[in-house]
Amino acid sequence: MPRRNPAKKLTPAIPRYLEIARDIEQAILSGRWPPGHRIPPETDLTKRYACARMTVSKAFSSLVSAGLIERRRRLGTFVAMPSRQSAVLEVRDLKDEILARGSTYRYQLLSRTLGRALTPEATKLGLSKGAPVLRIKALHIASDTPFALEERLINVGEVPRSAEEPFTDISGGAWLIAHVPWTEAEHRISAAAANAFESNKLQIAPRSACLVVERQTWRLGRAITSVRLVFPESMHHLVARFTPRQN
Amino acid sequence: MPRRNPAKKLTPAIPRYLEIARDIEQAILSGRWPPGHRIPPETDLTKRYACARMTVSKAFSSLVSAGLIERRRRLGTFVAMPSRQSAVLEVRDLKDEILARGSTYRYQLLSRTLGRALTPEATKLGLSKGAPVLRIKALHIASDTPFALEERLINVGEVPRSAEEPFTDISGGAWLIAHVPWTEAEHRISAAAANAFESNKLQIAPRSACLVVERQTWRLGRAITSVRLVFPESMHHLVARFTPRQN
DNA sequence: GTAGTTTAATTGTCTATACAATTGGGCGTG
DNA sequence: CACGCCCAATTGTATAGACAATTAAACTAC
Repeated sequence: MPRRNPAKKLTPAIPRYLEIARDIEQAILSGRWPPGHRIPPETDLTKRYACARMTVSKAFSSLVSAGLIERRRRLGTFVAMPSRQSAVLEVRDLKDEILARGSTYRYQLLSRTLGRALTPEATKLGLSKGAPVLRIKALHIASDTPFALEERLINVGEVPRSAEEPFTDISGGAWLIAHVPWTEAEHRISAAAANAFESNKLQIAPRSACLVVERQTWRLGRAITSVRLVFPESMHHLVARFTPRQN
Repeated sequence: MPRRNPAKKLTPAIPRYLEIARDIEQAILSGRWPPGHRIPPETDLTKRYACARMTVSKAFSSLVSAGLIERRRRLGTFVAMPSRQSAVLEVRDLKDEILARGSTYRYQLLSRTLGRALTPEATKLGLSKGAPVLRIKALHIASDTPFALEERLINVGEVPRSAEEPFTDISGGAWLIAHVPWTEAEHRISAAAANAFESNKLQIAPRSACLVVERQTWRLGRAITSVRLVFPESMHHLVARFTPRQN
C-alpha cells in the first residue's frame, strides 16, 4: 500500500520528473554529456533522486520525445546524436497574420472555376485525369496593398462541400481549416521572379523577387488541396523557431 | 528446454496505451470528434478499456505532445483547435544537401576577420558594442556553380575556440554544429533581389530573385552565431513536412 | 573453438492507490 | 444582485510493486 510521506510534502513549483529531465538536459546541452554518452540507468537515478522508477521513466520519456536521448533495452539510455536538425515553422492564416501586424485585411476573389483536372493538376494532387477540381485565384490585401496572390486547387472528390462554397468572402485556406481536418502537409519554400500575371495583380515590377510558398495537404493519404502563395519581396517573411526542449 | 511459460499472458503487439491513443486519434482525424469536442474523462475510459488510469493518462500524454488534444483540470480533455498549425522544417548542412542531390561540393572562404562588434552587429547578437566577433564570408559551390553565399557572425566571447579556427576547409555551420551545442534557434525566411556583391559572387544577374535564410542560434540564452544565407532563385527550396500523429 | 543456452541488466508496460492542484458551479449571506 | 466560500469533477504527479521484452555477455556441451 503506498503510504504517503507523513511530512505532508506539498508539491513544489516544478514537479519531480521535470527536475530530473532538466538536470539531464542541462548535462547534455552544456556538453558535459556528449552524444553517445551513456546516461545512468533508471535504477541509479531512482536512488540518487530518492523517487520511484516511474518518475525517472517519465523524465526520460519527455527527453525521448524531444529527441535528446535514445533508449534501448538492456543496453541503456544514451545521449542522441545530433543527426538532423529541425525547426518548427509556424503557419498561420494570412488574415490573422495581417491583422496582427495592425493592417486592415481584405480578401478579393479573382476567379473560381469548377472543372475537371488536367494532367498536371491530376499529377499534383495524385488523382486521375478528369477528376473534379475547384480552381481558385484570389488576392490577400493588407491596408490596400496587395499582400499575397493565392492560386489554389481543391480536390472536390475529397471535399464535396467545397463545390457549393462561393469563396467570395472567405479564403480557401480559412474555409478548409474550419471544415476539413488534415493529417499531413508539405511546404515548399522558394524564391522566384514575378511573372506578368503576378506582377500585375500584386502591383509590383515585372521580374521582381517574390517569396513562393507551395503547400499541399492530405487527409488520410488522399490529397485535399494544393496552394501556391506568392508574396512580394519585403511583404512577408516566415519565421521558424526551435527549442530542443519540448513538454 | 526453454523454461518459457507459454500460457502466460503475452504482451500484445501493440501496448494498451497506444491502442487507446490510436482510437482517439482516429476519431479526431476522421472528423467524428471535431475540434473543441470534449473527450470522455480518464475515469470513463478507464472503465471502457478496463485498465488503470495511468494507462489512459499515458495515452493522453502522447496525444498532448502531438498537439492533437488539450487538457485542463476540472474542465476535461478537448480536441485541439487546428489554429496554430506548425510544420517541421528540416534544416540540414548544405554540404550534405548538395552531395545528396548528386552534385560535387566545394567550399570557398571569401573573407575572415576577427574584430570588435559594430553597433548593428552587437544589436543583432545581443552583445555590447566592441565585443569580439568573427566575421566570415564564404561560398558554397555545387558542381562548380555557386549555390549559396554565406555571411556569418560568430560571438567569440561565447565560442572562444572559433578564433583559432581558420575556416578555410570547413564551413562555419559545420564547425559550429560539431563543436557547440545550441538550445534555441530562429530562422527568418524571405525573398530579396540580389545586390551587387551577391550577384557578383553568385554569378547571377543583378536584382535577380534570391531566397534568403537568416538564422540565429543561442546557447542557454546567449547568442552563438548569426548567419545569412543567400540562394539564387531555383537553386534551392526549403521543404517542411508535418504529420500530426507522433506515436 | 563453436554453437547453442542461460543469465542478468535494463527498459517497457501496467496496476492500484493516494493526494495535490485547478476551477466552474452552486450556495449562502449581506 | 454581488461577493465570497465551499464543493466536486477532472487532471497532474507520485509511489511501490509486478512482470514482459530485449539482448549482450557469460556459460555449457560438444
